[in-house]
Amino acid sequence: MKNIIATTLKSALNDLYQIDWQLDTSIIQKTKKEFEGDFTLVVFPFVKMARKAPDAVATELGNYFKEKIGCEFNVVKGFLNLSFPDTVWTDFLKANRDDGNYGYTPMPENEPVTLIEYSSPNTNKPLHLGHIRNNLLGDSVSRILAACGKKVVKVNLVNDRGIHICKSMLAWQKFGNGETPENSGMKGDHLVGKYYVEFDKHYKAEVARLVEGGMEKETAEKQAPLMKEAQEMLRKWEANDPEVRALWNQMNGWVYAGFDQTYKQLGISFDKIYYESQTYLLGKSLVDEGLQKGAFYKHTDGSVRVDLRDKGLDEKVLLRSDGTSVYMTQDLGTAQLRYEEFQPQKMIYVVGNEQNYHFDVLKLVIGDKLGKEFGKYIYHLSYGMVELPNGKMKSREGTVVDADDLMEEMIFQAREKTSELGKDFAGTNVDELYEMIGLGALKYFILKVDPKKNMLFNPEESIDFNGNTGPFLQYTHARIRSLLRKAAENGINYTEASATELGKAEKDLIKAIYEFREVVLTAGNTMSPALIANYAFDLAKDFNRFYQETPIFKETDAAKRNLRLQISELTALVIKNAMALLGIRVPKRCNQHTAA
RNA sequence: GGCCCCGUAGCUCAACUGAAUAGAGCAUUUGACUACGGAUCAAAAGGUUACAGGUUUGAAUCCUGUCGGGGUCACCA
Repeated sequence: MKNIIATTLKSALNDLYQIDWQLDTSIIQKTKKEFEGDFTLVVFPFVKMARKAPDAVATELGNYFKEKIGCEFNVVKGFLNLSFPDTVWTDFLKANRDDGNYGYTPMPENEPVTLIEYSSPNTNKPLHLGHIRNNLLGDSVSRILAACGKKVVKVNLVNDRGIHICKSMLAWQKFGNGETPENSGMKGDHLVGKYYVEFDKHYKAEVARLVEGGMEKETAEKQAPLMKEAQEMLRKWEANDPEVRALWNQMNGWVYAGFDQTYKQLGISFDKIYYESQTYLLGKSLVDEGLQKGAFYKHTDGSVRVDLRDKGLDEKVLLRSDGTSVYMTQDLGTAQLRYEEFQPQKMIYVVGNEQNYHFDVLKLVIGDKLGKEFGKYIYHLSYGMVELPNGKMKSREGTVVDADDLMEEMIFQAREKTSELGKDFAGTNVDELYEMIGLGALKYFILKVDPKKNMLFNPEESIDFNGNTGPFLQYTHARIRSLLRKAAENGINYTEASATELGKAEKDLIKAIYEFREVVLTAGNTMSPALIANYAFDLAKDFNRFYQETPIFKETDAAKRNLRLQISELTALVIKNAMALLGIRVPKRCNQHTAA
């Protein structure tokens, strides 16, 4: 529809004012509710070239449109509002029944892949609330891109090596007394996390003792025996010490089993998992390459660095003086490996905004310093922190909200809230239902916020069945399905399209559906789950208004009733698809309503 | 201190690309309805878009400065 308007506008501008205008549907917007019309054109951009007053231009254009495509129009202060006949909208409805793919044409076979990395956990502690935002964003963006016909490869980069891992290993070795997930009943990632905390506890105590003995705090932090031991362990690890490697394998195995469980419950998956232990060597060779090219240099202390001061950044260490690799070394290797493997045209990294600087450096080092073409394909999808009502949550300050605990709590709340409302469920798999609602609430609440911004997660508000929440959308969907089922039970046939006049709420709803699909079409570029969530909510609200206007079963005109049922059906489908893009499941049928 | 991000109603968030009177939800107040899932609907109230300049026919949006919040500036990841 917008395309028709745009092409007509192009010829209008050419015929009336001899303006050569580049086709662009973005200047066509839906008319605001307080004005009469379906679509609005802002004519200001053409006023200067046409050398006429805005309203005159708008009126002339309006007449042109009326003549060419037979739509009505009105002009308000330089805005041209176009109104289309009802049949345009009923035709749209007819054309899109059962259409779940938003009208996308799939990309050709040789389409280059879009690679997206998300989750990226460390193997020294369980996942927390921050990872949840990361995972949900990555998962949803992959779904959106895939829905837009892109070839998506979802990857996870497990940070399975480094000093932090050694800390957990060392603490387990020293204080663990042979505790395992099997003999303790503890989830593997939680068990390893426990020893990471344990290390920190003992380490701090050591530092305190040294400081008491008269040592400077800074030197004490470096000289503490535990820290030295951990560093020694890392060197042994890189030197392939069999004992250290065996312990490392064992403990990482526990963690992976734990992560798998968390991912499964969260409903996310990956096509490929990379381990930093397998890419850091490639990274080191890239550092060598850069050294030979003269892009990097060896500092007097033996470390290898890159100087980015000409780009407005600082010096950055790429290799420690003892020759071991740092975070950046690994990321260089990983990027190279991925590029070789998939030749992606885009590499999306879903990583928190505290690493904005890191990715600026990464892009520059790969693109400018090493001169690799894939430097420009790197895109950092940065997101803000998640806070809780009763304070901040930062992984280093110990007030971490564990991902598993949070999910359990959400599911529990779903149960509480539902029984509070006096609902009775006749279905057998209520547990699955509570899980859908609880996780739906969590996912929706986090995804509806612009990723860039820090956000506040309020569990209680998220699980409300009213307002801009996942459960509200799930409910609306279920209610429509139920309505359609009821109609079918009563033998009301609503499969035939029928021409009839549209009421305001009906037209608004169809327009909302149309608008929503337009948004999804652009979502592949904007990669914004938030946009989809908010539009889906508007749609659900429009449905309620529509539903309230004329109760469907009171409608005696059969054609009208058919039409209303069709609109309902398409609305349900669109809501379901929107939720699918957010990775949220919708129950088909929630419950039987009790008489009381 | 340098660099980056954010600041919108009491609270949580929108505003896709610069466009009409800045929109929702929650909370508050008032009213309506029961053939279908009321977990609803209608309405009221709530704003100098942190502040000051600038660009523009038009600014929450772009530019400059100030203030406030967060992040980052590790041989941590």
